[in-house]
Amino acid sequence: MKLTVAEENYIKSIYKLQDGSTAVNTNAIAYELDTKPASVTDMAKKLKEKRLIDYEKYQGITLTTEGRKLALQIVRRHRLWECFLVEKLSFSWDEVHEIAEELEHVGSEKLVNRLSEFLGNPTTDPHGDPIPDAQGKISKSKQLVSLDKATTRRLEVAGVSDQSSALLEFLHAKGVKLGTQIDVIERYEFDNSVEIKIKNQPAFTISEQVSKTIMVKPL
Amino acid sequence: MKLTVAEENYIKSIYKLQDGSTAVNTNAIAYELDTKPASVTDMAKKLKEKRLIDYEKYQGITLTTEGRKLALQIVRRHRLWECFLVEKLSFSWDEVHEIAEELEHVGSEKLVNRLSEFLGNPTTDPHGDPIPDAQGKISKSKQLVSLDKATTRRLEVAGVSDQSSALLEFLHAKGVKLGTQIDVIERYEFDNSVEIKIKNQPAFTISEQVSKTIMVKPL
DNA sequence: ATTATTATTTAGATTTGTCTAAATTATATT
DNA sequence: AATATAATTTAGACAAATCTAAATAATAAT
Ligand SMILES: [Mn+2]
Ligand SMILES: [Mn+2]
Ligand SMILES: [Mn+2]
Ligand SMILES: [Mn+2]
Repeated sequence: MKLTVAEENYIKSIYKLQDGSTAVNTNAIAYELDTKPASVTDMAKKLKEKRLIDYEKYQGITLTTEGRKLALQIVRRHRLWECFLVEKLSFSWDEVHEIAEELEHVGSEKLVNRLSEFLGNPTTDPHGDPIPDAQGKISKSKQLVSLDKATTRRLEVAGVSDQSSALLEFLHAKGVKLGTQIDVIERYEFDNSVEIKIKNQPAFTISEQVSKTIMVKPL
Repeated sequence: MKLTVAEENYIKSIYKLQDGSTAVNTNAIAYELDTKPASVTDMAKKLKEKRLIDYEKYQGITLTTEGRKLALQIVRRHRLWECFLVEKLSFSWDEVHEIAEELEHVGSEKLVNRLSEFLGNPTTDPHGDPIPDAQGKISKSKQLVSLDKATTRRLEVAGVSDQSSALLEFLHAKGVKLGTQIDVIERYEFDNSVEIKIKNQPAFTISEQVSKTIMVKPL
């Protein structure tokens, strides 16, 4: 099955957001792809028609087996190109994502496999994320880190280690929940507090205690 | 100026067909891009609007200085990727064109220049065609070969060394003219005749004498 | 149980790139 | 010069991917 660039980007985003087996919601995909929810609904109908996702109105989206297979191929291409850019063309790891976002859509299987071979069949990309093999087999993604130890600027909230309702309430009020993407604006050494920002919201600062409880993964 | 993939393909085709300074005609572009003349006219209006081509109804198309500059960038990317595929990924020279046709549209300047460096700044691609440098400077294209000495399967007619009207008439009747693309089907050793084919026409055989007069360039 | 808020979908429109069929212009032939 | 043929353009349509604004459904708050 040959997909358009737009379809591939959707499939990849759904794969990314569908951690474990939760159904992915429309708004999350729209945010991830920097588009509008209405566009996501439109595309959902097409991808369902092509049997790449399961989708019922208002019920969220999950990849079918076929969709997941394709997603893994795209992820494989993306991460292999990232390796190439860093290892062979001396790019730094923060420059490669955008470029790989385009290169991943060049579909030749032979190209991808030759590239992998050329790179010595790497198993992780420059960001530590695992690279699926030619059969789509992928090792479990890297373990989570607490926000206070994270080293990247853009992060995704993947869990909270302290389940106290007071903390959760605070986070909820601030708009922080599972899957929320945050940008680290600044880290203050004097008290190890961290200033963070969520898209379309004002930046705010959280204490070291809080930052220790937020489990994140780099994006 | 950021171009779409379609626009880039048109610009590149016009560059390719516009050898020297002849205006390129609609049908030639349509043939080259495997599309319809009506689509070429539509695109011509857009490219004129963007000041990448000079175009007046029924008068053919030529690149502007700006258009030529962009064409050379695309050609540069295409040929560098072909080098990469052959030299680094062990592709054979007849497999690389299609893939490079996609890779050429990844626009990052930094990527192209790093790639060139990585390859040792090559000056010709696997087909012997010159690679423009980062400033768009390109060495004159390789000299033409007569059809009987050509080594590639797909060729473009670039001239005729014998201008006798009888020969030209014959060629004209067969549909062979400047810019015609031909495929070599077979070469017969017993009399050095060559069976060739033009798109959408039945294959036919030409004698050694004729094949010596047809000047071609590999595609 | 209402009401307010948020998430999602629908309806209708736009842009890009393409097509077919018909009309027009240019070129070649008689 | 008239006519036939070839090249090109126009008119009208379509699919893909997107958007805005309005309608609807689900969820949360009172
Ligand atoms: Mn992409
Ligand atoms: Mn990565
Ligand atoms: Mn191309
Ligand atoms: Mn080439």
